[in-house]
Amino acid sequence: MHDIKWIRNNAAMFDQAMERRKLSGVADKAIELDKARRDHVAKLQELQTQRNNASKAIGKAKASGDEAVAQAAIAKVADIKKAIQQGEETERNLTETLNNYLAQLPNIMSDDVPDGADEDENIEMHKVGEPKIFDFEAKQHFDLGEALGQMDFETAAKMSGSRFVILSKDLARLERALANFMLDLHTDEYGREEVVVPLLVNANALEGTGQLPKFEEDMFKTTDGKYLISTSEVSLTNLVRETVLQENELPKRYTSYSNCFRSEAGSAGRDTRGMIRQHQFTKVEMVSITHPDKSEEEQMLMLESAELVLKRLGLAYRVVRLCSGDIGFSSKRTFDLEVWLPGQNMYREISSVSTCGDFQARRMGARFKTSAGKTNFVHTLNGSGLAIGRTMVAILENYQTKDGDIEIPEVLHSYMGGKKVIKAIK
RNA sequence: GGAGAGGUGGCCGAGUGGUCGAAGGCGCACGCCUGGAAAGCGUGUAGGCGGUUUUCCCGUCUCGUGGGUUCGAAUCCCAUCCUCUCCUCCA
Repeated sequence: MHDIKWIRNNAAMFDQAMERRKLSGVADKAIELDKARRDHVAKLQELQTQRNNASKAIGKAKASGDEAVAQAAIAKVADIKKAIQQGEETERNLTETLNNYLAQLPNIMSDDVPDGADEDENIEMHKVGEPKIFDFEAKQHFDLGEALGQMDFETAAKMSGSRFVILSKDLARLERALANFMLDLHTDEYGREEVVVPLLVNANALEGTGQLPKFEEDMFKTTDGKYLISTSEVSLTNLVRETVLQENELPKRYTSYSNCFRSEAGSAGRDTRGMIRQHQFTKVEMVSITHPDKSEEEQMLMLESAELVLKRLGLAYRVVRLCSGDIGFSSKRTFDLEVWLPGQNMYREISSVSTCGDFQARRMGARFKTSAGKTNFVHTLNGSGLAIGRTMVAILENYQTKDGDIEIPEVLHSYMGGKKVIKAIK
């Protein structure tokens, strides 16, 4: 949520920023709504002043037993009452209109976000590792998983429909191994606090992080008005909702392993096969709450952690800087990690590391108190570290053998009970 | 799910229609006292919005949240959220 005061004072700059998001005339519109509201509030307050003064006089008159004076005064202010009631309702409407307008405006992007229409214009920062070359034709993960008899889309479809999967045996354990491996890395080596979060949240929480009001169709909603989280970024970031932290409590670094639920409303037909795009998946998420001066370096630290997961797993990947056309609603700047998938013969997104500046903090009322005693909004960051399903896809495709075995990356051996390879069925 | 109780400032807690944004206490800040500290004494101590263009002042709103009644609401009414107790159910 943007600060209307700031928009008022920096209209041109704000418009420029929104232009990059393909929105025009935003500042004028916001200022117009704000002006209408403020003009109205000024009038309303004038009426309230009259009423308050009159009421005080009535109180005094009654206290001194001067009933006649009191009655006269009451008669005099009676008609102000109606005007105030109407005025209050109008104020509510004007405020709501302004807030609704502001709530659907995306964050201002950082200057270093490149212009671009879509993901094709993202900028590659660096590559790590070489895409694996096989002396046989690399299979896609779903062929490998189904051949192992440990990845079952058909049975899942019977009970849940499309975009669900059932993992069993070694692949089920691999899910757990990956989660543990990632959580251990983030907690033990980076000091992030592990959290188990609610998967069902109310609309306020989602408005705080920016999934609402614009992207309701992406969410699953329960009959009692709650929503399944699309990422535990929502729950983790909302940990500091409506709080005032002490400056020395910053940064707060959280990590969580959770299920995520997405309706994938806009992606019918995309990635219909396999585990790449599911209605339900798991993810280890990182969220940081920082001092405004520290969010830049925090994003680099978060990126480093996510990269380290891929490095330890021996997976080739590249880091891209998202362009203006691909960056998310709440983000100021996003780096995506794309892992190499031999079966698909391309890089696919496996993590996204974003800084939101104070955008989410404003929406949530997440603040901190400076040593000088001032309260100020914190900065929030989030990043996947990593999406488990897609990591499994990457392992299957990168560690497949000609016979259809899956070698298990060394760092996972201990998490897999010493198992080093998942053998194909002969 | 049923019955009841309750949500007041950083914290505790008083306040059932009239100068209540709110007694008192704790905490905190400053000052006095002290060799220094504690104790004691004194003073001060919420936030949002708008105006003023400011280290001052004015208005307004805020006693879980949202409505309503009233000239006037922390106080009355309705709705809603949350917390606690008992019962029921349950992993």
